[in-house]
Amino acid sequence: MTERTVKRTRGRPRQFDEEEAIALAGNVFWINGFSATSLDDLSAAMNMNRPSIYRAFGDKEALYRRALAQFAAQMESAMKMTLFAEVDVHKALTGFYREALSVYVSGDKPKGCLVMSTAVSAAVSHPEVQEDLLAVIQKIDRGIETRLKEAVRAEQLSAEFDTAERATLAQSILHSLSLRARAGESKARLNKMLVSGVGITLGS
Amino acid sequence: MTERTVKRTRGRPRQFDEEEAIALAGNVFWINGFSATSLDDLSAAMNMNRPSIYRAFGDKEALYRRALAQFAAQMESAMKMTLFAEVDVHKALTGFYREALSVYVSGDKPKGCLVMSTAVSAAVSHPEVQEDLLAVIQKIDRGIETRLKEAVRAEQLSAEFDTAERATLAQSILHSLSLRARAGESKARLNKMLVSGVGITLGS
DNA sequence: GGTTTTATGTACTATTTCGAACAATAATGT
DNA sequence: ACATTATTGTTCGAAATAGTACATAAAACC
Repeated sequence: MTERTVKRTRGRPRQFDEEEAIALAGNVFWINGFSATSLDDLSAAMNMNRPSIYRAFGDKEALYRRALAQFAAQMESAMKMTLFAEVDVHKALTGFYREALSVYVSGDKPKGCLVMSTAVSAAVSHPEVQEDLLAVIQKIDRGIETRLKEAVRAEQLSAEFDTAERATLAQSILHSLSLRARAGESKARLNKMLVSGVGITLGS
Repeated sequence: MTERTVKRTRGRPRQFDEEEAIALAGNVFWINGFSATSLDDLSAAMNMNRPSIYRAFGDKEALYRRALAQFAAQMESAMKMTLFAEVDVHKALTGFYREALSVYVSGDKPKGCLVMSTAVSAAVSHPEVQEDLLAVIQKIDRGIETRLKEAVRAEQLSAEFDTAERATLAQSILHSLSLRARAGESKARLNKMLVSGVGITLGS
């Protein structure tokens, strides 16, 4: 995972790392959203000129979807990590929210979740983006539900606990945290919301 | 309220109704979002040519904010209507969600809430839009909380019921309904979510 | 060393988009 | 009737943007 020197490809080597370039592009999309980001913006941020971007990633929408996918993969990985890092559901869910929120308010200006904040806007006029968005939402639903089921099995939650319903609710709180972070609510307010969200979700 | 013939203004009369023009503009913004909507799109939808739009509303951002404000005013009005139309909180909150959801999934393609779906994306790079968004969120918080307090007073909810916390939660569900509607989730799924959302919010 | 392959960088074109200038139009006020 | 005022509609220009063509560069393959 350190170097990519093995199995050199034929022609001139790329001067950029693909994942890194996507991450740089993602940062711009994260701030401006999909439509408000121009290829010149991307070109500047990625240290690549436009023809190279086209060659490597296709058009703007394809690149944007790569950025969404990368972000989603990171979030999914973080979700699994945090949710299963604690044996206690309460702690696990809290850790998950905290991790998410820390991403939402990272940087100088809170930007929420890349997917939830920018893909929504593009979703109606860009069907594939809508599909990506829906897929992410459903994956998170399943991820949380899996953890809740585990807690039911461990008898931390009652057998009557509706895991599907509560997983949906848990994600609602996530959506709202992202939205409110981007809207500029204070971190204190968001943290309060997080704490009460855990309690209510798990049925206090 | 029928005619505006009284107190005629001086010059050539406008060929458009201001509120109606804003509503037409809002529909375009609702579909495409702020940045992806061009003034030509607006010009076509509003039946006004660009110079008239500039004269009447200023630039694109000013018009967008008018559209946000109009939509928010309608939602706020609907919120107050539905929340206080029923004496039972449970029914009231259900009615409120139903009304909101009916707007979110109206039209041939579900578009969610105009404010939550499109202002988010623009919020980071357009501070005034961010302020508008935050103001709407806080107004909804207060609106719901007022209704919950009323229910506590009417002893439909216990005196220990944390109205602020629950109002926030209630809006989370609203955010999620909007987001999921725009992401393309089925109406059946959204309705299920709505019903369980009411129950959990009011502490089932 | 020469060929092939892939990537880079400059330059160009077409289109979109914004914004404003300016003449024409339709009302009121005197 | 004539001036005044506000709106409309045509037209223009400048800038931004997307996308491509083409020459150059750097590697592997033989």
